[in-house]
Amino acid sequence: MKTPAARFKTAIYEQLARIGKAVSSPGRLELLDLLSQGPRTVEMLAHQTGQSVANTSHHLQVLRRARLVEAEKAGLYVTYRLADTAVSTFFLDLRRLAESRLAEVEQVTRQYLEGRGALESVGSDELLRRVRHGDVTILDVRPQEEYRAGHVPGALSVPLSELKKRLAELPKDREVVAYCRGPYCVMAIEAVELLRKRGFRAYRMEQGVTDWRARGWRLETGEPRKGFHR
Amino acid sequence: MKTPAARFKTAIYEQLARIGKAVSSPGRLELLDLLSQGPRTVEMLAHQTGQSVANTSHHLQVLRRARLVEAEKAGLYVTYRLADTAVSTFFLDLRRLAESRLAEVEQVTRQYLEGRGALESVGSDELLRRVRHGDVTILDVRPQEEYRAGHVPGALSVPLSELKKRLAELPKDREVVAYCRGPYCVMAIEAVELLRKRGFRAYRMEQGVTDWRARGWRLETGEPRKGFHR
DNA sequence: CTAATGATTAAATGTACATTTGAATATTGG
DNA sequence: CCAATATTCAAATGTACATTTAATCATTAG
Repeated sequence: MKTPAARFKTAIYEQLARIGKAVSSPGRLELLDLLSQGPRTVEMLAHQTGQSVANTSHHLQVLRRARLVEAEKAGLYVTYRLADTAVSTFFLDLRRLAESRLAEVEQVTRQYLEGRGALESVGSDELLRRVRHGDVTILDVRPQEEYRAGHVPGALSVPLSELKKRLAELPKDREVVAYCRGPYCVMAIEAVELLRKRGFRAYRMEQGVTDWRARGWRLETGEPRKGFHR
Repeated sequence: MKTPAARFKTAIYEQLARIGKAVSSPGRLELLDLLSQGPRTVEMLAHQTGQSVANTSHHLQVLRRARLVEAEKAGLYVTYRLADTAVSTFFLDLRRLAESRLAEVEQVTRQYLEGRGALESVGSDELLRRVRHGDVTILDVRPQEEYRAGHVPGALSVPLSELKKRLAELPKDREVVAYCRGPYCVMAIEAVELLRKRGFRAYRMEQGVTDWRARGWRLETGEPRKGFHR
C-alpha cells in the first residue's frame, strides 16, 4: 500500500475491525450480554461467566479499548458498564444475524430444550400480547439487582434461587410467564420446568429486557413490590 | 464447564462469535463492503482490494463458513455474493457503531480530506434532499457494472477513470453531486476534486447505494443512459 | 490431449491471541 | 502502619490466524 487513498482505506477498515475483534470471542460476547442487563464489577462478571478474574479483566480491557464498555472505580471495586445503548443494540443485531444465518443456533437450542423435555409451545407473538396486557402473572427470575435496573412492567421479582420457597406467593389459577436475560438464558427455562412440575400453567417468554427495549416498549425500574401481582 | 446448561451457553456464544470472527479482519471487512455493491469473482475482489488471490480466496472461505457469503461457479470463474441483504445491513450497523464509538474514524477521515484540501462543505441532509428532488446532476463514479447492479435514480454513470474524457457531457450551469461506494470510498472525493478544478460547482454525497437502500429509498437498475441527465 | 486460466489447497512462516500463574498495585478498615 | 481485598499487570504457555509460495484441481479453447 502506498498512495494516501490506499492508506486511508486500510486505516478505516482497521478501525472497523476493532469492533469486529471485540466481538470475535465467545467470552467477550458473554460479558457484553451480561453488561446489557446492567453494570457489573469484575468479580461479578467473572463469577457469572465462570471465567477467572484475571481473564475477565483482560477481556474487559479489550472491550474498553474498542470503546464498547466503560469502567469506573468506586472504592475497592471497578464497575464496568456498556459505553452506550448503541452497543446493546449492536449486540442484538449480531445475535439476530447469527440466528438468521447460522442454522446451528436453532439446532443447539432445540437440542438443549429437548434434552430437558421442555419444548416450547406458545407462539411468541400471542405470548407477548398477553404479557403486555397483564393477562398473566409475569415472573422476572433474574437476580434482584437486574430486576431493579429494569424489568417488564408488572413483573414480580422472583430470582430462580428463591422460586421454590416462594411458590406459595403465586396464584394457581392464573397462567405464569417467566423470563430472564434473553432467548439463551436458561433461568427462565428452569423456572418453567419447576413451575410445571408443581402444577402451574407456566410458559417461557424468550425476550429479555434488552429485546423488550429494542421494540420500543416501556420498562419499569426500582424495588420489587411485595406480595401478589396487580 | 459441566452442566448441560453451561454447555448450551458456551455453544451459543461460540456461534455468535463465528459472526464476530468473520468481521474481525480488515481484509474481510473490505471484501464484505465490496460485495455489498454486488457479486464479484475472486479475481476481481483480489484486484480491487490489493490482496493476493490466494489470500482473498482464503478470506472468502472464512466468510462462507460463517454463512455471510455464498459462492457459485460458472465456467472458470467463481462468483461470490452476500448471502442475504441482512449481511449488508449488519455491515452498516457495524460501521455506524464504529463511527459513533471510535473517534479515530472521523479523525482519520478528516486527516485524509485535509491532506487533499478537499474539505466537505454542504450539509448532508440538504444535499440528500437536492439529490432526491433531481435538482442537481448526479454522478455515479463507480465502475459501470456496479452502476448496473443498482444506482441512485437519475444518476449518470461516469466511472472515475472516464471522467476526464467525458467532462464535456456535463452541463456547466448545474451543480454536480458525485457519489461512489460509501463514506470511505475515495472515488467520489477524487471526482469532486477534478470537477472543481475544471470550474464545476461539485459536491460529494457520502452515502453509497447501500446507505441509500438502508433508508428505504428506491434504487434504479440497468444500463447507463446516453447523454445528459433528464 | 494440451495449454492456459481461475480458484483452491497445503505447507510454512511469523504474528497475534486466550489463558493461567503469580506478583504488583490500590483502597479500605483496623 | 498493617492486613485484607479487588483489580490489574507481566511473564509464559499453547493455540489460532494471516499471509506467502508453490503445487494442485477444474474448466475451457484450441
